[in-house]
Amino acid sequence: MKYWLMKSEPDVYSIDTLAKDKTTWWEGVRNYQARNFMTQQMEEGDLVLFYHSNAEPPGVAGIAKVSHKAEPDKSQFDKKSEYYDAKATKEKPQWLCVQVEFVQKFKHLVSLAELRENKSLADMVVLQKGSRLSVQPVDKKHFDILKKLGGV
DNA sequence: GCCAACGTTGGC
DNA sequence: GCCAACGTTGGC
Repeated sequence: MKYWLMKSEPDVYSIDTLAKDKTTWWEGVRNYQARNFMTQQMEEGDLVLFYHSNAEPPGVAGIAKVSHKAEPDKSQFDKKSEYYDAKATKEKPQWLCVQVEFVQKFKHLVSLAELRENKSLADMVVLQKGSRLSVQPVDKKHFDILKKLGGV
């Protein structure tokens, strides 16, 4: 089993929305590196740190898990969607995404500032300078520390 | 709202 | 294939 961090803007889709929905397809990723993690490495059962970006404060809000392997992202075919991609066809989809399922919300949101304060987390991708990747791998040791910091 | 860092596009 | 211009991300 592997561990991941996935970013979402809570104004658009928050951990609370996922708690209500139970599951969601992670549509809208339009970055090849992020897509490749989803298509090539993510497996059902992998655990995900749900990260709130562009938030006050930004940070890890809870845990989700991969509940279905990557399938074509429907939003690429939807002309009305901001994620529409004219180059994509049903025969040759450009974008795929996994389905994730709510696991738990942290008792305490672990803010980006807290992550930076914790020296043992310094290697996390999300803390690297200029890191914008919205789907990224996480070490098990870092995942375990995050659970403790989150109070679960 | 600003802007640094990064990814993508397109001219050559 | 290089790289300047442009668009986006995301913290602050």
